[in-house]
Amino acid sequence: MSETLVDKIYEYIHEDIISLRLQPGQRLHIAHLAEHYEVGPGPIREALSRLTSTELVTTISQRGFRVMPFSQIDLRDIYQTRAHIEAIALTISIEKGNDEWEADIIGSYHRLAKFESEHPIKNTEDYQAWEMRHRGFNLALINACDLKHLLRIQQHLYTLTERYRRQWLLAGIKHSKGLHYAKEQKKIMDAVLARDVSLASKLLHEHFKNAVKVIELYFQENNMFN
Amino acid sequence: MSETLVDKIYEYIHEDIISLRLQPGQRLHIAHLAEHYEVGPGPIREALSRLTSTELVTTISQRGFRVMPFSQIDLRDIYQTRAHIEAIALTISIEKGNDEWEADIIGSYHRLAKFESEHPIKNTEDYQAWEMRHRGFNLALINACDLKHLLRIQQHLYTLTERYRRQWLLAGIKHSKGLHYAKEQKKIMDAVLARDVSLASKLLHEHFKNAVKVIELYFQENNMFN
DNA sequence: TTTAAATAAAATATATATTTTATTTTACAA
DNA sequence: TTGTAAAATAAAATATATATTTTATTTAAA
Repeated sequence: MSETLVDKIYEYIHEDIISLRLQPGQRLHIAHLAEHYEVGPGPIREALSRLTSTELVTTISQRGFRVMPFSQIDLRDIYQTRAHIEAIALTISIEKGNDEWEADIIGSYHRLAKFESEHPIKNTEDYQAWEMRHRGFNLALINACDLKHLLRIQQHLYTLTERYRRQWLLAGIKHSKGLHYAKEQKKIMDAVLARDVSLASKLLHEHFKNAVKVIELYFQENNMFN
Repeated sequence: MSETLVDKIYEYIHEDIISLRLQPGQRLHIAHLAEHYEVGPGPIREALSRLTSTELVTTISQRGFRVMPFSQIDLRDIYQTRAHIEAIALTISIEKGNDEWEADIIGSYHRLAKFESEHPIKNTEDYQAWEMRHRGFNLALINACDLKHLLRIQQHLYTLTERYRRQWLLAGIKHSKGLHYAKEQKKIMDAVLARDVSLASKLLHEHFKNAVKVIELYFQENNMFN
């Protein structure tokens, strides 16, 4: 019921990092943040310390904290790891999934696809709304996997890819003629619902490989890696 | 160079939990720990807060921290997840591994097997020494996997299984007539060095299934689950 | 220019105040 | 009595303000 101050600050900063309001690589001065969030330095420090174990924040002893910078190596590593882990989760999910699970997949796909076709992403709010549906569909696919640690790891990795995706999508608005993203998702969904493990797994890996390729290209062209 | 107080306290408490000096389920009073480690409450709180994200400590807002209790569900979940993740890491490692990697595997296996044959584990120090070699061999197998996030996740899960293994091994001393553990490891090593991915993977899964079985049995018989 | 000292800025730790939760005591009713 | 609820007290967690330590920056000397 009564959340702790540290918990709130943690959530605020987490959200600020994911949303890129706090820029990758940026220093996180405790005194500044304390003033900004109107709390003492203690809770700020503790929240940052916890964020460190999510890899959204780095720290060097006695030299303070900073937002984890963008990195080409991390981008590849995270997406590849995610591909492997999600393939397992998906395999288990397909084995165990029931009608309820199928319905959730179809429902969340619909939510995502309809949104994409009706709302070109023109600003942060649009992105936020899209991202919610994107995560929802992604989770629905693997949600029948009963290994809670595996799902937790997947969610963590998903979160780590979010900043890259957001940067790419929001900056790429000008070029893009709407997302054709859901087409790939549709294929994956169909394979999953047909309980075709190896096809679903293959499509998933391809999907991630494509994601890395386009994001990487954008980041390189715009010198976004540090 | 200059480690922070929080870092030291974090290491101390981590070590105390893994070694079972701090018992599963036990409450972690900040004032007591502060007195024990001779520091203020701040660093204690921050260290506990960080340990929370490793799942070695749980917390409820305004009600303090406690050592994560033993749980049958977790035991299974962690080992199963570990099996899947280690199978992937092993697959990649076998693909990428070079001579150096092979040598490390053989070396660390020798270190483990020799120790097991010469040192029956009779006390905590023996266990500590064995555990080091056990982790060393385990890591050597997958160390040619170049996905650093995957390895980090694996190390994390390995750490989560350590308390269960230690409790089981140390309490089981009376029954056991030395470890015949290394026999299973030998088979896995041979499959790995023969670059037989599917056999290695299969043996790994079996190995973990056996581990869960014996540990689970011991915990049930002795009512060690909470 | 380079090096050393002095100053400033920032991180980190502490002691203590505040808030929340747990326990005990007291009052009242069955 | 015996049980229940309210009040009082104690204990513990959490937050703050501030002191200390460490690192970064500037100034002065060689």
